[in-house]
Amino acid sequence: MGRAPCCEKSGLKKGPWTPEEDEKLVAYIKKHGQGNWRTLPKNAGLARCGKSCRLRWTNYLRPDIKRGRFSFEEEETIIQLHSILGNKWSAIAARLPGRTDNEIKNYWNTHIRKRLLRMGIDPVTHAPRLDLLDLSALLKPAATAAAYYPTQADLDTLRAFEPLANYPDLLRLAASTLLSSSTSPKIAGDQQLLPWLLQAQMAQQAVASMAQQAVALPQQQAADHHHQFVQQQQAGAACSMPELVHVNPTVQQQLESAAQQQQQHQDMAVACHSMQPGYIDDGLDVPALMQMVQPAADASNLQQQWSSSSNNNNVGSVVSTPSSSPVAGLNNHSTSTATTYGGGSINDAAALFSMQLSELLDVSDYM
DNA sequence: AAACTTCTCAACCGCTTGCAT
DNA sequence: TATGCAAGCGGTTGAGAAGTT
Repeated sequence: MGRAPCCEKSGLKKGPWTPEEDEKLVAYIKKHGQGNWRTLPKNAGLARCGKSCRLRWTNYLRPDIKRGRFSFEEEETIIQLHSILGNKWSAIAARLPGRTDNEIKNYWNTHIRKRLLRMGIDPVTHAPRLDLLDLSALLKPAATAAAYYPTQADLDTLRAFEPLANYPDLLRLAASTLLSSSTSPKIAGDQQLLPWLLQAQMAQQAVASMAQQAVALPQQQAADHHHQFVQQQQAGAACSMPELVHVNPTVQQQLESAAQQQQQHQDMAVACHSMQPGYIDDGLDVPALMQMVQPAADASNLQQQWSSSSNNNNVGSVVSTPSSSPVAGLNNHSTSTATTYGGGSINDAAALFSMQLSELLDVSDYM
């Protein structure tokens, strides 16, 4: 495979294109078509390499290019397609008429990627960041002023969430159910708690990693694994916060509330654990699930809030799949995580929650 | 108003792919 | 099968714009 020599000849111009050059290129292609890019610049009277001409044409001068800001729908489509295709910008661009791969790539890197990070979502995997997910599992034992060691039950709980890995929207919903409560912002906003919060995040990752390994182990080995972990924790890595609870009495209440939510969280885990792949696509009882994870919220109200926030603020959702979306048809052919829920209400709610998640627990600003 | 920082995006670089010979 | 070339792709760069101090 030889490599295309490009712009190696001296005398070929590089850098920004002038209006005159643009004019020459457009005029030539209008008259003769694209033809061979290697010979085009010479024939068109341009001191550019063919590659530079092709790029200028495909990314800027092509008549069917749509200019201006990306619409809300386009943004949603990009996020969904990226969750399926990854950094295949040309493949994404093929499903967004008038947009170039370069433009989409730039927009992703400068806008969407940053926003997903702020929302606590990994822009590569499109899943919630583990370190922000199951905070209540740590808050619960902390509320009893005891050091936290993961028990077999904790690992079982984490195991129960394993199937959710296939359904990132549900994961987001689970995470944000915890964090959308009125307790979390106060906890996160309390500067005194930040060191503990960071410790908790590290412990959380350790537990998650532990659980991941345990899932793959036979029962007895998993028990040994857990025992080993407890020993490590006892050796000095334990995470507790009894003093901080005393410092701020309101936190005690918040922690108790979080512990209650942990129960709801587990209930949902049990429900989701029993789901078989395809179940969701075949007709998940969304209202029932919504009620289970967020009893205080009614789904229609959430949807209304979401519609209103997306219209007024143009904040993007994480996912939402209208049946007419350009991604329709892709889901069945990939191992990806994009999931269609028919009406889309659960997606909307997840997006709403996800926005709250970022506001509630973005500790990166303090690091 | 000036200096500095951050953001945006057009363009480039270098690699891979696909095709012809 | 090996080689050369053109086209395409994704990552990166850097100049200019916008924002901040």
